[in-house]
Amino acid sequence: MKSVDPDSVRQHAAIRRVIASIPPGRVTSYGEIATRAGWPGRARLVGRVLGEAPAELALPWHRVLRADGRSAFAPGSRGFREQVRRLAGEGVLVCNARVDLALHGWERNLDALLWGPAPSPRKKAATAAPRKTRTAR
DNA sequence: AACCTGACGTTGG
DNA sequence: CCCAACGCCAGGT
Repeated sequence: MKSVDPDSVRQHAAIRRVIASIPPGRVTSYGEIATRAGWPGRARLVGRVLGEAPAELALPWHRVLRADGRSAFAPGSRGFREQVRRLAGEGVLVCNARVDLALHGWERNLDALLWGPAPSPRKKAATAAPRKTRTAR
C-alpha cells in the first residue's frame, strides 16, 4: 500500500474546506484558496485537489477561477459551459470568457472598488463598447 | 532518474 | 496581447 503523508492529507482537507466556504454568487482564484488554506503559492495543488475531489462532496468548483478571472477550462469545452451555466445561476456573469473579479471576487475587492478596477482597466466606460468577441483562439 | 503534463501564478520582454 | 521563464506540487511514462 502507498504510505500517505499525513501532512498532505491535512493540506487537501484544508483546501476542500476553503472551497466549500466560498459564498454563492462569489468567486475566487486557485491562488487565493491556497493562501487561505495556509499554503500560499500552492495554486496548482488546489487544482489537483479539486479535480480529485469526489462528487459526493458537492464542492462549489464552479466558483473557482484563474487569477485573471477566466475559467480553467478551455472555452467551449464541457466543463467551461457547465461552469458558466452554474455561475449564471448565481448571478455571476461571464463576459468575454471572463468574470470581473473586482466585482464578484470573494473579499479583496474593496481596494479594487475604491482604487478602481485592477485587471483590465476598461479605458472608458463600456458605453456599449462592442469589444470584439475574440473568436475562440 | 530524467522528462512531460496539468482545473495555476507572477514577472518581464 | 502573446510568449517565455520560473516557481510550485503530484503523477504518469
